[in-house]
Amino acid sequence: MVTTSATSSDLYRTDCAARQILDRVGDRWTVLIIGVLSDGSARFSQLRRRIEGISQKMLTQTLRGLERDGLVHRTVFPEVPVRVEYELTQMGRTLEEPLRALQRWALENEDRIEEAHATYDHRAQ
Amino acid sequence: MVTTSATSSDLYRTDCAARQILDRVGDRWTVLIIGVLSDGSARFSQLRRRIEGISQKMLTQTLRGLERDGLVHRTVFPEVPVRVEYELTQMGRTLEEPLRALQRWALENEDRIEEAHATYDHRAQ
DNA sequence: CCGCTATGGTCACCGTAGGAGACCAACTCA
DNA sequence: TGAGTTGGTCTCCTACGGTGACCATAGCGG
Repeated sequence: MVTTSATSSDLYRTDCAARQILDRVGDRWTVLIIGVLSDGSARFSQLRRRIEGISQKMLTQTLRGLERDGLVHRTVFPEVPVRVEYELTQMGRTLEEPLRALQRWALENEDRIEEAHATYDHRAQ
Repeated sequence: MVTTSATSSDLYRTDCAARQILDRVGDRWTVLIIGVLSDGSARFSQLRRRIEGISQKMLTQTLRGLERDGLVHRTVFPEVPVRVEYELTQMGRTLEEPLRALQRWALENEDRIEEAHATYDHRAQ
């Protein structure tokens, strides 16, 4: 059980700040972006190329959100063409481990879940 | 034969099964539902009442998905009115820890993130 | 000099995922 | 008779996210 006795924060209530945070960090793109940035800083276009399927809009939007959350730092180099580097902040780095655990779980249980799907779909058909 | 060997296990490719799984388990409602079910089995209406803000549609839909993934077991008791119990499967229980870590992170960093927001919004205004 | 490329965006458009609320079956109890 | 309970489904309709066009700047090829 997840007890939140110390604070009055109840994750299951809509007014809980932590619940909104959970939405953000559990977001599909956030997980992948933090994953890439774990290997070190990256440029906008590197992220876009690495994360297959992300639209430019969502990449911009998600990075802005992460910057606002204080999880990612954005540095603009006024060269031509302009270069922009993104890197995890210290707080961002504390998120690496939980997200990595989730990724590990996904990779480890990939097969078992596909099996479950097969069973379920077979029974239901 | 569809092999999901090491080659296709690149989370950053759209065809990676684990990436879809990550989408599912990182989902806002999934995290909360698994959280509640960590305390033991629960009925449909108990879940709905506990997780403030979830629509009946999304609760049904998410539970069906979790059942299909083999993470949640659904038992129907043919009483009147019908009673339906949901509980974590063994595989579902292995997901508790990673998700709990994420929840812990959210609760622990709640304040620092709100601070970051204030700073960001103040600078940008 | 013209056009093409690259970078890091923004903007308008549009389809779909998700929220709100009505409705349902079957039975109980006042 | 009619209201209540339980676990849904169905029909809207809005808002989020994907697609593609466009922008400034400048280097480089022809």
